[in-house]
Amino acid sequence: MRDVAALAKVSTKTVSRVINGLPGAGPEVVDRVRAAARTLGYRPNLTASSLRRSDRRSATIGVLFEDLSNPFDAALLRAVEDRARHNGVLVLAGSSEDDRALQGELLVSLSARRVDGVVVMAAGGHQDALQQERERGTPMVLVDRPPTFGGTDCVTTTNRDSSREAVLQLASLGHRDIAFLGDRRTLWTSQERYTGYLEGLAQAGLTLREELVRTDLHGADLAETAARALLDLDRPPTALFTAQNLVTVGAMRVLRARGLQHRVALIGFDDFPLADMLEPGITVVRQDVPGLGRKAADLIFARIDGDTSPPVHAVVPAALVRRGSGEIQPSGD
Amino acid sequence: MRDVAALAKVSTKTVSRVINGLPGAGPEVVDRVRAAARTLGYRPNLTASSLRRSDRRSATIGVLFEDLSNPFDAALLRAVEDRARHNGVLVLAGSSEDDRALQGELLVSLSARRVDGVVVMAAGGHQDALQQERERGTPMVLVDRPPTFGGTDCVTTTNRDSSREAVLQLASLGHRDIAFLGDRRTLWTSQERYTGYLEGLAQAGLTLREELVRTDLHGADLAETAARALLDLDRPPTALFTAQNLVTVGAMRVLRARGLQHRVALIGFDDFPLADMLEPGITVVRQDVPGLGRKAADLIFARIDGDTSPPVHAVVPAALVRRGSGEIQPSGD
DNA sequence: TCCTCCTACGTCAACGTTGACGTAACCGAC
DNA sequence: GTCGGTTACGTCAACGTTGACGTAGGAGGA
Repeated sequence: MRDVAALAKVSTKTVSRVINGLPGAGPEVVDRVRAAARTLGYRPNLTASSLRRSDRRSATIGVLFEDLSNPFDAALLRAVEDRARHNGVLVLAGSSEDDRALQGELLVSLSARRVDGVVVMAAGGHQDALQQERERGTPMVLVDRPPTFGGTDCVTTTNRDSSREAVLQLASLGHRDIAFLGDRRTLWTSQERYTGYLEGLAQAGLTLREELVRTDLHGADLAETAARALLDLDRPPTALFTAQNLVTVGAMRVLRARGLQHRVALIGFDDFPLADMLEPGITVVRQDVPGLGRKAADLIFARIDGDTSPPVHAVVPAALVRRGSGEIQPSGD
Repeated sequence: MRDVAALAKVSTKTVSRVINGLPGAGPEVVDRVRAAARTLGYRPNLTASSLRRSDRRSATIGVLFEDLSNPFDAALLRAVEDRARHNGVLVLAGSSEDDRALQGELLVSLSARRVDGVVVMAAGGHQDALQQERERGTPMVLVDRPPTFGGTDCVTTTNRDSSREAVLQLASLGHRDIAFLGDRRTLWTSQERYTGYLEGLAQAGLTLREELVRTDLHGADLAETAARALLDLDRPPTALFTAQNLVTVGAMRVLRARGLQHRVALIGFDDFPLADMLEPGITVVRQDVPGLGRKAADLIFARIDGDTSPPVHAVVPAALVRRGSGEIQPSGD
């Protein structure tokens, strides 16, 4: 910057004015400065700028999801990033692997870089680190899972309602033995979907068979094992409700391996690519992932811009997408 | 920091020493400073630190891919991020949408934040912006596509060799009419895969039928249209080589819609989730995506650490994964 | 005893930028 | 001609941190 000022024969302050498009610089000087900046390949230093500026903005937000390689997380990130770009903001992204310690460390790293706000998919268990960061004044929005502390915005899906709807759909076809296969119980989404499952059973007048409930299935492998065990029961389920996308894939694998994909009904929570190309197509509860991301981004940018209205819990509706696997009727035997 | 110093009754310089674990601070003072920092919830300001430090490191790298919601890009990002985390480095991520102007803007944004280096999936066409940034001294690694300028590391897949192998596999089953469906011709990967296709045909002693080559299929929709047109030919292809994952999906859709999925052979470049669950399973050339990401990260961190050895073009081998669709023999008619 | 060396601090300036404020030149109005 | 106002600059200090260097006090050796 000093070099630019020297070359244009003005003060650094004037260079600053020209770069930021502030008034107080004559047209001829503006041209000289622009030319000098171009000649020298000058790039303003945003970190120095935000250090000195009064608003202290870094034009950067942090995004902490569970696993950026998961399609759900990736789509969410993309939606947030698009909104951020529109605001001239860049995104620092990290995977917390659902590990509280790791999430805490990443949060400190983001904080040290003075991000303007963070969008977080909270790791299961205590949210002390999140709460602490929040109380330090960092704008924060939780996605997919709500905070266990107050004063913080969040965006979630209609986990419970959509799960209930899925179970009712199965019940309406005559299924009486509907299994539940869920992810880690510490996850709020798992709990909600399970609650929806229970509500669906109750509303359909069905009684819960405890042995048809399998939880803590983190990953497709555990889901496969659980699905096999369920089908080996004396009175196996005639329908499966799989409450997470990897669980759905695991269950699907087992059904196909046993040639049951046309006999046992299946509804999964969370859509996935090619679900429509399978035989039968997989009926799923589809979350509006870009919608979730956009809403989260809108909230965080509003807070960053000083919105002090009461915290919001936005709920984005999910929809049942019928493709075949959820429309299978119970078989006679 | 001043507050911490005041509370611990030391100078800010001593606080700096304690925070950075430098020698020159007595044990008692260290404890006092640590306690004060905890009490006040002090967080060091990394941007101010990197402004003043001699090495000028921001402990942040930039990652510019085409579309972070694409599974390929997402997996790549995740691999880079893992390596970065190991080095205490955070990742600024952006989607360039294969748009040179957008990529240039993002590059300037990253540069303004003084990232230590960038990992870029170059947008098609001229790479002026990339070259310019590189010449400014920014460490840079290109992934998936090589630079059109010198002095820069890159990491790619065995596009040509693996494509040739795929075509030879089809030819060895007796296919003589093998179609090529490719992404935008401006993309280096598309060109390489096409070259591999040509080499495969030549090596198998087959002559190229121009009308079996369809390119510039960006997205599944265009691929569907092209696939339909191919199958409508008087002498339609008996095998398809689809040179990108979305193209593969589009072609698959058409084959299924026409009930040809067991009659027309298909090999796709790039694996995708559930390719094994389809009927038939889809034979693909699988890239080692985490391997690509790890290699790219290793290169960028080596350069950041001052490695000045000659530029490297690392090639990560891809493998043909046989699942059924690529093993279909030409039908009699 | 005196000098040297080391340890444990402190002081100062600077990184690149901008807010606050100063000033010189010029314009228009009375 | 004088005064108030405006425009187009410049000067200075400060953002939070750390490199360079200074200094006081104690340990150790001749």
